[in-house]
This record gives sequence, structure tokens and C-alpha cells, in this order.
Amino acid sequence: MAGGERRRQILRLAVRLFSQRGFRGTTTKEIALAAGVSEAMVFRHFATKEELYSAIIDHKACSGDERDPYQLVAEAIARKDDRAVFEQLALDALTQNECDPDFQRLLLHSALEDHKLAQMFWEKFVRRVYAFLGDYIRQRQRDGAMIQIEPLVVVRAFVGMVIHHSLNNNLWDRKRRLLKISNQDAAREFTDILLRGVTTTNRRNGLSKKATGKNSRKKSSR
Amino acid sequence: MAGGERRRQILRLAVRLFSQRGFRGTTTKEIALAAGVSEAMVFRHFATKEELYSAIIDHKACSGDERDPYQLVAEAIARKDDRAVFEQLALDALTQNECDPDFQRLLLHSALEDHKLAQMFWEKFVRRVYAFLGDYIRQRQRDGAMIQIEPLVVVRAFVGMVIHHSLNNNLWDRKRRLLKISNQDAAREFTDILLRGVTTTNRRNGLSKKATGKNSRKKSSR
DNA sequence: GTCTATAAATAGATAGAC
DNA sequence: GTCTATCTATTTATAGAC
Repeated sequence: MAGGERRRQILRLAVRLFSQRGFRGTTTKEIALAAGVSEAMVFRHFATKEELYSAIIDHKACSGDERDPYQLVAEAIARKDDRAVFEQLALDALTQNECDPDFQRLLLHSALEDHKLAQMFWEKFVRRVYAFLGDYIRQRQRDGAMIQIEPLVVVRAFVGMVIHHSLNNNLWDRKRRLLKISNQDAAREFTDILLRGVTTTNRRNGLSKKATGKNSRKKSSR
Repeated sequence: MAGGERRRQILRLAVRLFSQRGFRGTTTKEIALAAGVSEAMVFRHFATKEELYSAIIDHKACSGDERDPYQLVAEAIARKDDRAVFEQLALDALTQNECDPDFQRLLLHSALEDHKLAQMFWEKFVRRVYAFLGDYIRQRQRDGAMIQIEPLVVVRAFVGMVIHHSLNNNLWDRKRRLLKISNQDAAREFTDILLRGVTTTNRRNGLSKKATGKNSRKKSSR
């Protein structure tokens, strides 16, 4: 097998194992075995285990650039479509974490060990989401469209719903799932909750139509 | 030092180290050093490293019994005080995770490695919270006090806000903190968002008084 | 109870043949 | 490029003196 291809193969298996068992919890022997090569091959392509980890970081951090939130919700923000802004953002995060569950696990391991990946993700992504969503909310407050509340609290609340839901799906997968719901539905529901609230008090209910909405809302359950 | 006391001391240090670096990331030598004893002492009290981990699990799982949510919010549920139910629950979780940050980290490590602690916590605690909060929401829906929405989605959303906020505080502590806010304020804000929503649309604003509430809401910021 | 010394297993990493 | 064999350091765990 050609050098580049083998390298990528080892990298791929290493990602999976690191994401499942953490950096220190994974041995180079296991990686070699999973990749179907000898340990010596691993060290031929990556001088040290640390370098292997770094290569993963670089690869993931690089692909992380593509997940630029500005791009995706820019138009929604431009036309001040609150629903689209939040729903799009949520759906993007949920989809991404579903397609590449390893990344979230890797990130979590990294955060627990205070490794580079988590720090980079924090700086390059999280900070920006908080900044531009915060700005957007501030803008909408000036418009009188949103109540006076610290914008970052709103961001934290919404990101919390979405990421925590993702995390639950990734960590407690399959059997133990408490809440079965499609990403589309989840993104919509979380956006609904954030934007319109749950209670019906002090409100002329334009919400009742939601209950008869497009598809079964009662079906999804434990 | 007496046997029982030394044992507890080793256990305490082991908890801290395991929570910081994970099970495999922590060596018995480090634990011994941190506890100020020789490695042999560690193995005198705990036959294997695994047994040390199990002892931690048992200890933590046991203390987990005390965090029975029923007890704390029972009266609030009885008098159908939505605000108190959610705010109390949130404040309890935030306080607990702040006082004992090791537990959340330990739990996360455990969840990533699919270890016993996470499974037990899931069965003994998470499941129950979802069940009884879900029941409560269903009840309030029958009362006409809450909109028709899958109750478990609401639980997931609220738990998400609270736990994600805790997690952020624990993992990204100190310098990198994006959102500085007291637990009391956070519990109140999250409850506000969940129960009353963020937008002012279709609503006679009984919310404006909130803006001038007890203490500075604008002060808390990045 | 506590230590030093050490065994036994495993980890990361290298040498050198093919 | 790939393997087997091996080295070295670390890690878990034990022995035995005090």
C-alpha cells in the first residue's frame, strides 16, 4: 500500500480508538492491530504517539474550519429571520455531530485532559458562535423583538440544549435512548422553546396551530 | 495514621486525580505521591487499581442517592409552582456541580469509557429526572398551563441548559469563561427562558418588570 | 502501618532483515 | 513498505524488613 494511503488509514483508525478510549487509554499496539499492520509501521509514519495525536488534531481542526457558522446563517441573520438563524445553527450542529460522532468524543476527551484540540476548538469556534449570536441577539433587542436579557445567557441556553442533546445521542446511544427524535424535529423544537417559550400564560395563543403541525409531535417519546 | 482514615485519604486523592486525568491517565504512583504515602500503601488498602476505582464508584454512587430530586422539588410540584420546580432543580444541579466538580468530570470520563459509574448514574438519577419532570409537564399540559409539546423534549432542553452551563464552568473554568453569572441568576434565567420564552411577540409584556429586577442583569457578561 | 526493593507485565519506540 | 525481534522506561503489583 502506498505511503500516503497507509498513513491516512492509520490516522483513521487512530481517530476512532482515541475517540473511544482517549489518548492514554489507547495503545499504539491496538492502533496497529486495528489498522492491520505492525506497530513498527505506525512509528514509521508517526515518529511518536504524540505526533499521531497532533496529526489528528490538525486534520480535525482543519475540517473544523469548514464548519463556519457565519456562512450558514448569514442570510438568515441579514433578513432577521430569528427562526431560521437558530434552527439552521442547531440543525447544522446536530447533523455534524451525528455524521462524525468521533469528533465530539475526541473533543470531550481533549477537554477533560485540557489538550490542544479542545483549546483550538474553543478559540476558533465556540468563541465566535458566542460573539456573533450575542451580537445578533443584541441587535434584535434594539429592534424590540427580544426581551431585555443578557444575550450570552440566551446563547448559553440554546447551545446547551443542542449540544447536550447531541452528547446524549452520542454517549448513551442505542438502547438507553430516552428521547427519540429526528434532528430536524429537535432543531425545530429547541428553536420553538427558545424563541416562543413553553407556557401559554399572558399570550394570545397563536401557538395552538403548532400542536397540529406538520408531523406527529406526540409520537416521539421514550 | 489509622487504617480507615488513611484509606479515605487515598480515596480522596484518587478521586481528584482520576477526575482530572481519567482512569488510565492516572498512575498508582501519582496517587501514592499525592496522598503522601508509598505505592505499597495504596495496594495495601486496595488490592488492584480497578478495586480503587470501584471503591470510588461505590462512594460516589452512594452519595448520589442523597441528591434525590423528588425530595427537593416535591412541595413545588405539589402546589404546581412551575417556576419553583425548575428553578430549584437547576439551582440544585448547579450548586452540586460547583461544590463537587470532580464528580461531573469523573462521570464524563466514565461515560466516555462506558464505565459503571455513568451507567449507574444514568439508571438511578437521569432516568428518574426525565420520568418525573415529564410527568409533571404532562400534568401541567392537562391543566392548560403549558403548550402541547412532547414533554421529554422540554426536559431535554432544560437539562441541557443547566448541565451544559455547569460543564462549561467546570471544563473551561477561570480565564476562558465566556459567561460570568451566579448560580442563582443562571437558574433563574434558564427557568425564565424555558417558562416564558425570549421573544416579546404576541404577548402583553409583563416581562418589562424583569429587566429592573433585583440585581444587575446587564452586568454579567464576558 | 509503613517503607524499600523488586518482580512481572506492558507501554512506547528502534534495529535490521526482507 | 513491511515485518520480527528487541530495547528501555513505566506501570501494576508483591515481598519482606522495620
